[in-house]
Amino acid sequence: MAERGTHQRPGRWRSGAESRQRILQAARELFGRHGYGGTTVRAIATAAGVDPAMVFYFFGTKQGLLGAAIEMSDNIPPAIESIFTGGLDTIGERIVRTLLENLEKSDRTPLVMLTRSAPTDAQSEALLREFIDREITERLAALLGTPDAALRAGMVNVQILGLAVARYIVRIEPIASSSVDELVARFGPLVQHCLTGRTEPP
Amino acid sequence: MAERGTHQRPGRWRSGAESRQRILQAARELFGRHGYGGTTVRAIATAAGVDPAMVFYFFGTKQGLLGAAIEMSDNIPPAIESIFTGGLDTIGERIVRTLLENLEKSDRTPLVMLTRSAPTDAQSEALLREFIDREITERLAALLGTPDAALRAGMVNVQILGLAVARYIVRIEPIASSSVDELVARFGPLVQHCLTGRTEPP
DNA sequence: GTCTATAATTAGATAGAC
DNA sequence: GTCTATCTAATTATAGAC
Repeated sequence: MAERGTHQRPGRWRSGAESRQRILQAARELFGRHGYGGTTVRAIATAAGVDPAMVFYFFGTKQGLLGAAIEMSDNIPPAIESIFTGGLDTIGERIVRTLLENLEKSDRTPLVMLTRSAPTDAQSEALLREFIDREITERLAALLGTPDAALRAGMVNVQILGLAVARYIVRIEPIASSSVDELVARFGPLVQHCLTGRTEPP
Repeated sequence: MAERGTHQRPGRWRSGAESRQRILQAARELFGRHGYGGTTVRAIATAAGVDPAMVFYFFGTKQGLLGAAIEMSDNIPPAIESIFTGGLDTIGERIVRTLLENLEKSDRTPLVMLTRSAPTDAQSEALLREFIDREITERLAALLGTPDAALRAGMVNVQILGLAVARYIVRIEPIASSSVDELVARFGPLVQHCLTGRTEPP
């Protein structure tokens, strides 16, 4: 963690790790707010209070920084874990609530960073696709076990991406300003139906 | 069209309007594929087979070109019109089918262009928000007339954005490679439920 | 209308002093 | 580790010849 105070003592271990952390923090903030293409290394350095050269010293390239920023936001995995803790019959509500509460906390979640970056950055697009495949589609499909499990999981992904984009990126009303509880009440059952609901006969 | 190069070499009249059209066509293609921030004026000019300076001659600025590219893709309004032609009890399927068939045709629809551009370009974000508010939310809400009409319309917007992003931008499987019919069968009833379905009692 | 040339700015990235 | 200085390349945009 980032204590050791604000001591600036070159003699002591003025561990560059602190600068590294500040850079990562600023990067997550700006990548989350303006996307990869809309964020400059210089802006990140300024926000972190360090020199632009340090960014390259620590992370090599801008893409390297993005990669580190995503992996360092490691409070997401536990959140995802909690989704799968509990009965299948209430998983819809847990998915929506977990998603919204996490996005609410900050824009620094990998999901927002990548969703903002994917449209103009091919590598971000690939990272987001892999993230969703690995963390959501596969786990949901395994949980269901039905023949159409993958498609049902895909429908959930549509809800997740749609909510993230509508509420946090494009900010469409009234989705953007509804309360989390209101959205959970609306989308929880919807997601539940995607996973365990009956498909109408053609 | 309404062109006659005054007294220019009629060896092969490249009436300015033709260049203008070629630029718009290339702009829609590239904005749709890489977003506003990911597309350069030079790339558009090259794709259109004209000089970069012509782009500015016709459209002033890059943003001006984006605006023109969006308004010129005017095969969308009729499609939206067709959604509202028909009964309210089958509108869900019409929304999904119209959306997918239009996106299927090409990446040049305003929805894809703006959805790709919004995350890194503030002005595109505003354009997309206004487009959705005006063309979808307002019209759907007016059609419903219920107290929670706006929220129901918002849920449909989540479906629309989620589908567009999952299928055409991030290309998540199996949503990306499912047939239009399959998706209509899955999401049609879902959208219908968003609009006219019963909300569960708490 | 079309193109050449270029201005003005900005980006990512590197070298090297301290 | 940190910063100054800079290189290189690409960008939007303009002026002006033909």
